[in-house]
Amino acid sequence: MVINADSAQVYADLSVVSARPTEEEMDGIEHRLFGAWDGSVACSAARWAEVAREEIAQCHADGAVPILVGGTGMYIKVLLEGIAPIPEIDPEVRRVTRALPVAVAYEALMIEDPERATQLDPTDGQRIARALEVKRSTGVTLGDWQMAKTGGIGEEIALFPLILLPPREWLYERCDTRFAQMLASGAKDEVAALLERGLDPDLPVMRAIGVLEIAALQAGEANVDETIAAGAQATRNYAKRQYTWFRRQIDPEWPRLTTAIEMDNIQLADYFAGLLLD
RNA sequence: GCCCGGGUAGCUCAGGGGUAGAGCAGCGGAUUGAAAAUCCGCGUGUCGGUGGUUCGAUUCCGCCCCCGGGCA
Repeated sequence: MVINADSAQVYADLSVVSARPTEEEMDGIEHRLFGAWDGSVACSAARWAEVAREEIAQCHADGAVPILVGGTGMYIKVLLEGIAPIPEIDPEVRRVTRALPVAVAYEALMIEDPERATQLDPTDGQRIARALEVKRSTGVTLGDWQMAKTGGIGEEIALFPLILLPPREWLYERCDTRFAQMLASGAKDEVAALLERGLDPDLPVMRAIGVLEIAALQAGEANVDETIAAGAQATRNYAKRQYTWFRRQIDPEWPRLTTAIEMDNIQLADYFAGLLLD
């Protein structure tokens, strides 16, 4: 059984645009958490980990081996290490804090949670808003919440990790062709349907790579070539961030595959065959 | 051939007599409930070539080359 650990492939609205495996590629093998969230609902690392935990437990109960696949490092980290048990944020508090201009939010955080404020960059709007909403909604500081982590399953399972870090030039070339391929496989219709829903532009689905770029194409603000260039560029920028994350945020003991990845890559096949023999 | 406008960092361009700077790209990094997100750091390049003026030219002047546009 394959379980998705990608923060964009999680959304039902994004199939082509998130490069989710097709029915054909799934080839009859059970796949979970692909397209499991409706775009109107924001998934989160904690929520994903909670559901993934259940899927993994069920898979084990069935005597099968769960294979987690995906590039969202934080999701995997939270699944393995756990996360602070912070309750749901009051929607109204969230709405208000996220609407604040960064400078204003930072000033407020300086007063309401100075410890966290000094740790954050004054321009890091997202983290400032998070710290502020946690303090305002729960009355407890983010730092205090984070003293405890719960739910990690890293200690309870036998893990056989593999990090894919192919040559950058090789990956960038793929980034460059991937977007054009998406456009040729129905990405426009997919984004059109998504836009039709009129969702909040701040929702994670709306921020996936390609949505903004294709929306601009549909609005006539960009031609096809410009759209492909912009999408490919955004993909490359993202890939670079991935390299940094996986090189530095993940246990250095985890094995890395640094060669190009091909469908008939003999090393990959050997690797997984080796795991199954253990 | 003539007249304009350009030739400055990989790209787009700003600047200006004391050897130059932004955005993007690229590279490095951060990263704990939006993470395909959010944020931070890194800029020497014969300033097209060549003569001249000057203490000093990438900046001013002459000539040449190249690229746009216009007139023939």
